[in-house]
Amino acid sequence: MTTVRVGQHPAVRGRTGRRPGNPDTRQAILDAAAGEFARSGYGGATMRGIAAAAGVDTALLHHYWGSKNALFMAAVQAPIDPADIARRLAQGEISDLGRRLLSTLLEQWESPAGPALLALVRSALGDASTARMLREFVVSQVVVKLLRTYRVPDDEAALRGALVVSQVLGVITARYVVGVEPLASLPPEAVVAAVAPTLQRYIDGDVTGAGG
Amino acid sequence: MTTVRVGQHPAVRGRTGRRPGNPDTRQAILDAAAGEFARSGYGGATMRGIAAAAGVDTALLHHYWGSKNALFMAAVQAPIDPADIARRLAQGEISDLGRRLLSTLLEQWESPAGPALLALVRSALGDASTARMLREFVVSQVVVKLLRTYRVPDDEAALRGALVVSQVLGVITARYVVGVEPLASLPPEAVVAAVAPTLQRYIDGDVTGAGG
DNA sequence: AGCGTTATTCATCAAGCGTTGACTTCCGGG
DNA sequence: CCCGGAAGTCAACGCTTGATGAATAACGCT
Repeated sequence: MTTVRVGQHPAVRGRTGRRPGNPDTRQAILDAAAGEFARSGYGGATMRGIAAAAGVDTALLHHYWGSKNALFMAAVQAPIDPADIARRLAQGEISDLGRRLLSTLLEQWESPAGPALLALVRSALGDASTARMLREFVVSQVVVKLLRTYRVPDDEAALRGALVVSQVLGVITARYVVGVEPLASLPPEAVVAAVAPTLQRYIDGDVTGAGG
Repeated sequence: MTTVRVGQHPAVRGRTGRRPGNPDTRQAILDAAAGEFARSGYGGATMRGIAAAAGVDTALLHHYWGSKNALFMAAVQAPIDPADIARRLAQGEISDLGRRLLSTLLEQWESPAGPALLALVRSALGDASTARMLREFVVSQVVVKLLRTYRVPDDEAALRGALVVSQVLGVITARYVVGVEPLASLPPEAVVAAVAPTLQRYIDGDVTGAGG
């Protein structure tokens, strides 16, 4: 245990100060943060753990982002644009919306944005207040826009939307959060083939169980 | 701020020692624990918070159960018997299994065991290793038994089981964890009516999307 | 060469966590 | 009536967490 003392000769002490070479450290920290938040959720991940995974000191994270919350936002918000998603989903026939919805979603999860999305969902599922925030965000940014685009009657819309959310959330949770096999290892097309009909029925099929 | 000193007269100090009357404290703590664990997950809930919710001192929880983990187990494990669930599900035709499965599950969640289940699920979804434990437990205790009862071929069984899990997990998550309306406020029968056909298709219908 | 800016680390803080042991009060059986 | 054990509280411990401020090293510019 070589305790370092203040005032010792610089060459003897552990390396401090700026690191030589180009600084890609910032992105490295964001990636590490997304990974840690994805594995343990917001509460479970620690600044020290993220810093260690990125090979830096904890204080550097505060130097860049100021707080754990800000770092979480930065790591998670960066690669996602819900407005763009909603716009892409709104192009095409409603009879094909189920397939497009699931396909687009899986595409996002398989992309580099995947860990960030997992971090977001895992954190939301672990805490009640975070869950409410995410729910309101998704509903207002995506669901409402889609419903207006396709002019779904308001009284049915809420139930159909909730049912769609239930199956989508289920696939995401089973495949990415919990890791239920073989769903977790299946190619996206196979998942779409199996689940899209369910979504389509929730969107424009019978939903009362009595031939409505 | 009346700081209490050791050696002061007993009548002046805050009440300590055993509480008069009948001791229903133990169950009160278990209920409070289930509630806190349900709201914040295992990591998010604190012994101090649980103790406060039950109106007791933190040390009393340790006096009874010894550790946070043991208390969690006691609060969560108490009202659940997965073997019994599996047995009840195995009685009846396979053509009705989807409806029975969902109906039984919702019944459990609406019962007094609900908070404990929510505590379990919320904790599992928030942390990767806990999720793996719960997944393996459910699969081995319930899924495998059901599959054997109805002699589903092994190659299809895994996929069909995973799809069922995805929709069931989705309904549970949307209704109880996230609270998506109107799904969260719907009477159980309405949920069953809307979702059971999906489960039944996953169990014995076409799942390849191409007429298999 | 020198200087301001930025990147990076070190040492440390206050707060909150689970846990512990000593203590006090009440109940039930001899 | 007394005494052992159960119920309950208090104060403190050691540890981890997020955060801070000073110190140091490398860069870009002039």
